[in-house]
Amino acid sequence: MTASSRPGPPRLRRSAGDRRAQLVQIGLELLPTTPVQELTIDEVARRAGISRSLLFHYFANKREYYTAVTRAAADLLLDHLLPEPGTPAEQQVTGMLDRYVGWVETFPETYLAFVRGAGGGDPWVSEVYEETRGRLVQVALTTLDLPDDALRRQLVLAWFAFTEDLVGSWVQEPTVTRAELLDLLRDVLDRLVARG
Amino acid sequence: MTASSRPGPPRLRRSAGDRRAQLVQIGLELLPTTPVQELTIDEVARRAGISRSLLFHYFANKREYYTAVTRAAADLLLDHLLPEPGTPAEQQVTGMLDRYVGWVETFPETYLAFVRGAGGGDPWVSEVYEETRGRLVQVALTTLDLPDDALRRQLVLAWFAFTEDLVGSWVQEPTVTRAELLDLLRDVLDRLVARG
DNA sequence: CCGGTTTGCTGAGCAACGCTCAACAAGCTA
DNA sequence: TAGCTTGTTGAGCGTTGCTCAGCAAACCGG
Repeated sequence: MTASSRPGPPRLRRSAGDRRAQLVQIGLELLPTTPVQELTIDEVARRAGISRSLLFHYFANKREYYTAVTRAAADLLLDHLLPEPGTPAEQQVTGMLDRYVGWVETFPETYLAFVRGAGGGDPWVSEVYEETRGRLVQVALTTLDLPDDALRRQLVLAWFAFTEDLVGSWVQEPTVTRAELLDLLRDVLDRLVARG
Repeated sequence: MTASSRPGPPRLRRSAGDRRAQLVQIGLELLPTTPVQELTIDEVARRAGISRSLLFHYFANKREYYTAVTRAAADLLLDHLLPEPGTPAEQQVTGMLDRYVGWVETFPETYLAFVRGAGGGDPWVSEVYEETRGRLVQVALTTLDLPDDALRRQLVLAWFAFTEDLVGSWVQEPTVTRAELLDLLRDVLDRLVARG
């Protein structure tokens, strides 16, 4: 009992890839309850059962870890939203909107924590967020068969801010039916991009 | 030279009110370059020429200081936006929109830092922000002579998110004239609140 | 002028956190 | 078994949020 009285299994070594994935996964699991910026290395390392030092072996600094987690969350969202290859063009945007609302309904905390963490503070993190919004706008403009000039990009991005806000408050207080919400969002988008 | 070799004036004592106001003022001056959450007590105290401890004499903790600074910034914005008493009703919203765009044009960094800091992270800070938006929506609904039911509040709040986003990107890249921007914003608002 | 009270104010110091570094040890291979 | 690679750790440093005992500047009554 003098040296190395370790309670659990003797010691678990993981491959670099496994460990990195595990750490990102832990970050994703904490996102629903914590904006990404409030994750502490201590907490993540504790949950992974490793020392703080090891996390810095895989991520140069806190920021790099944050952006990795945020990018993973963004990829999950994009995978969920992007239309399946076979979908007819006129249904793609509708389908994306539908899945978006469904995602917010299913994971409201994750959604809020993601948007909050992405919007605020750290520029590196919000850069990932902006990139994700940009990709969604790109898809929308393409499937709507519209030229993506600067004005239209601005309008669709702003419409996205509108949508995020409205869907967020609608989930907390459903003032209209789900179908009406979708119609309204789609209608506002159509009227906006019709300008110019 | 053994004891108390102080270079400047012997020591400056301020009244509690003065000191508090000074500290909030320093926070306001730092806002253009720093989202509120990234203010450090150290930096603020250094600029005020006092010890870190004193700041905690006036604000129980960092959060309380942040909210005080955010509230001060919000009050400045509201004072600037709210219509003067004599204005005819139909011009009030137009005037607010105009002043809002003007404010963003004049202080783009302050605006960004304010919105960023308010949206992200700390719930206490974003509470102040939400309260400010709520007051603006209240004024808008009143002057437009509309009932403020839950749906309309949601719509106007979401329109405000739309406006924030669009004006923010328009300032960086003016794709339309200022007048066209104002018309568009006003038109979208009118169409939204006409629903229901 | 002097002792006393109020109160603005400081310095030492603790805990938590981000981060570094030298070194240990698990697992593979020769 | 020796040796190499590399996953992993513990000690420790600087910063930051925060506490607390106590100093000292200003206002008092005498």
